[in-house]
Amino acid sequence: MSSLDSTPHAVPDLPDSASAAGAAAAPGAKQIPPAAVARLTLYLRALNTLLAEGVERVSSESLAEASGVSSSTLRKDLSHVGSYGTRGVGYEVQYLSRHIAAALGLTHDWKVAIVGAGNLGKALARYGGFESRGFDVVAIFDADQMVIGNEVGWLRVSDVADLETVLHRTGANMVVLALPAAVAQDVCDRVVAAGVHSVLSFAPVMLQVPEGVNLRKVDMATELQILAYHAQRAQAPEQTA
Amino acid sequence: MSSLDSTPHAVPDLPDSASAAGAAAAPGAKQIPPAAVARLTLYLRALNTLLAEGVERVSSESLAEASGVSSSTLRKDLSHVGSYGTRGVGYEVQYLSRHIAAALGLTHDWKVAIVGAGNLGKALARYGGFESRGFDVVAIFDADQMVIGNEVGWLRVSDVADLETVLHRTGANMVVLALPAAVAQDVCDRVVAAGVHSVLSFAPVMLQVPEGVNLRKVDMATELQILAYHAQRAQAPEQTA
DNA sequence: TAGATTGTTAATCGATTAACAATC
DNA sequence: TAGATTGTTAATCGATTAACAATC
Repeated sequence: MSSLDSTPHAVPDLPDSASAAGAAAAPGAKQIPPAAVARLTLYLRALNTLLAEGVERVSSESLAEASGVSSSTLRKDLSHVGSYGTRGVGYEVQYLSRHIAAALGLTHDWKVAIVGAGNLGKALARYGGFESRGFDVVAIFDADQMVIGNEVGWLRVSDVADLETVLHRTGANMVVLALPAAVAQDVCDRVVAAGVHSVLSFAPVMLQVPEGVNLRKVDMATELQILAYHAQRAQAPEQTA
Repeated sequence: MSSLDSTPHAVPDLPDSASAAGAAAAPGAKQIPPAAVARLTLYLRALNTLLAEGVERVSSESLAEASGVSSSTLRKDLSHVGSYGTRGVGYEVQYLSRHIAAALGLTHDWKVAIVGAGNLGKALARYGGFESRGFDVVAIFDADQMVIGNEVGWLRVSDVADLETVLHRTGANMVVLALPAAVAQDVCDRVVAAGVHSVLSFAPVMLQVPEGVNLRKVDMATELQILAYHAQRAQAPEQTA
């Protein structure tokens, strides 16, 4: 009941046609608009589901439907990645999947460390969706002596005091912050100082990071608040007049 | 180590000046652009932090900085809510906080049920950030007989077979799906049929919902994939010529 | 009054959509 | 060839920013 993931397919290896993948990941590659990047992950998920079902070919129309976007948006997004379809025919599922994965940088070795072994940290550490998409969880930290040393999934909880040492030893290049807001900035500073440039934070605070550090935030209460706004709007007309 | 929340202040009561709050939540109130709604939650968080620190007044400039946006964007966003500042002076923290909360619909009674008592479901059920922002977790469900009846926070895990009954009895008006992708659509359909119109899903699948149902999605692996894209771009120039 | 800061306007920018020429 | 579907263009739409008049 705890795994959120149904797509059995992991991040595929590089495409057999070397040229295209090289182009997608090359430094000179034009950048993809943020909104398109977010949707490319949806297409990738849908493609990998199709792959698992044995589907070999798909049209922009049906891939768009499976991803919840318009076919126009889908084709526009794919045009940022390259030109991997066949007019009159559609896209080869595996081929397109590999090229999107390459464009997103998923052919790298991503090693993720989680800071905070509370409920959320543990949930993330055990979450199958990371491993299955090519993200290796290599360490988990906590500050609580009662928690340090405990088993979480395949890992043992490290002391956050050893953060720098363990990050280096494990080669972690991404960090997920699943800790109280009060200590998030402090830990974030140390993570950045230790040379990690990609941080995903679940702490409900504005973190300051230096230029060149990629920070993304997920705030679960915020999501409920946004839902509340729409729900209230939907209900209002019934309640009055 | 498990709480993510540092803002001690809950959703405030309605403003003492009745007119404004009424206007904000009124059916005729013009709708707020989606991007602005998302940011309003940030402002609210920042304001409540200021409130806890005893700060009484704030300028658009410093509230914007605390929220990580430009003051131009902030003032534009606030203009959708109303006109609650004083030129030459700034905003009264508590007053503005209450009006934003009202505009977001946070003065409603939001009762949240969580489906899935795996790691993530348990983490969410115990997550202090919900309660502190006015969301009451009233039920948690699972399908596993080994898990049903277990204590999670203040609650006991209910059998998902009793979903409809328990949703009605508890008066839940929001549901969080923290369950495997394979069963998400089925449970979602039942939730919607039971009359719940606001759903937050952590399952990595495209859910189909009828018109009028508010669905939001959080996919944690997606967030890492987006980070990967930016990290790869940042690294690429170093790696080649 | 003079200084400060809001609320709003107009200009810029980016994202989405519709339509269709290219081409399998 | 005829039918189908991509990749791209141009038009629309929405979001962000800069600037400033209103006003405390």
